[in-house]
Amino acid sequence: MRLTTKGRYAVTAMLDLALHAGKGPISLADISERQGISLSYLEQLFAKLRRSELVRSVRGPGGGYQLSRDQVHINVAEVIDAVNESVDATGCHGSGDCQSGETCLTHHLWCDLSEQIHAFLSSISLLDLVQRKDVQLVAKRQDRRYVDQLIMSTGEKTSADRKAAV
Amino acid sequence: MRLTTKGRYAVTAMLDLALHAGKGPISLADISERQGISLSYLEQLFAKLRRSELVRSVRGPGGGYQLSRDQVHINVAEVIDAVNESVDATGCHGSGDCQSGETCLTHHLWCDLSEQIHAFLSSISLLDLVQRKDVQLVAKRQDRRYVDQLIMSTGEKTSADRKAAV
DNA sequence: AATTAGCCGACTGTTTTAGTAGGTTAAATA
DNA sequence: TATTTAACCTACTAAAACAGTCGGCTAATT
Repeated sequence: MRLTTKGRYAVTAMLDLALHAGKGPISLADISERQGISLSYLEQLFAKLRRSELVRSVRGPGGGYQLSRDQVHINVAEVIDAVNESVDATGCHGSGDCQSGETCLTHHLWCDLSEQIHAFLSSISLLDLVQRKDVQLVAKRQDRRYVDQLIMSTGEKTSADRKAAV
Repeated sequence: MRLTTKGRYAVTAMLDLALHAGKGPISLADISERQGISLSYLEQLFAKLRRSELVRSVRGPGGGYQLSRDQVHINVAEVIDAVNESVDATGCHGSGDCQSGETCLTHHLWCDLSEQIHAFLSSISLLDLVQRKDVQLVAKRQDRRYVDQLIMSTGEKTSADRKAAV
């Protein structure tokens, strides 16, 4: 089992999509900007997320990605799974042939652990995350910074422009 | 976070020690034989287990390793920790400076997960494992095979010899 | 003196991670 | 219609970790 930036990036990016849902497709460039994840790396992750039918893509200008299902029906476990980061803690992938065809001494322990982790992560939907206070706080900060960046680059000045940009 | 053969081997080896406690020091060669783990690799792992004061060593013939504490007072989490396989799921080791000094969108989620896993693994002692039915079954099988191997190599034949070997 | 078994450091092939680079294709817009 | 946008795809890479090997050394027992 492993949980590295790969799985964390995937969940973070999916949560970014969830937070900005209903505003049309979100480009990977936007997610890259807001979440500080390399664009090329995001592309690789979204290729997998798309294959697992967790997101839909829209090509061309104004295009990007959208969640393919309701936020309630996407949980953290399946997002991590989609980018090939198994939540399985056994060495035999649950088959029980860990020690030359037979069950090793600690097989059941790792099965229990895997179950525990999976139960926890699959019980958390994107909607749950979106509704969390701490997530909303970070999201607000990121959005503010994102808009500021936008204004800087386009040279707009007034607070009316600022609002228009959002 | 990662949980690979390294951490699994460590727990398995410690459980082997626990199962054969009270019979004097257990050599790594014995553990290697019973659990199917490379002897040299075990040596590396036990160097770390010793540094964490989870085991005591006895040198010379008849030497080996023993648990340095009671089985009730050694839990799975600290064994995994001893061989440098952190149970931490955050990328910032819990500090919260995940995204260029500030908290990332999913920081609290990974904190919760880490807590969950740690609570689970630290709630399981070696004694708990020793008392499990499935562990006892596998242990019995391994011991039988171990004795058979011993008889084969020493050329003893009768069931009296078999008993004497144990 | 010889054997046992812990101790120690260096070295190795393989896999994964995290990312880069360079290009192609589909759709919208000027 | 030409240009731009942004998805899509393949290949490559440095660095790290994993899992294990090898050779030699030291302490204790027989």
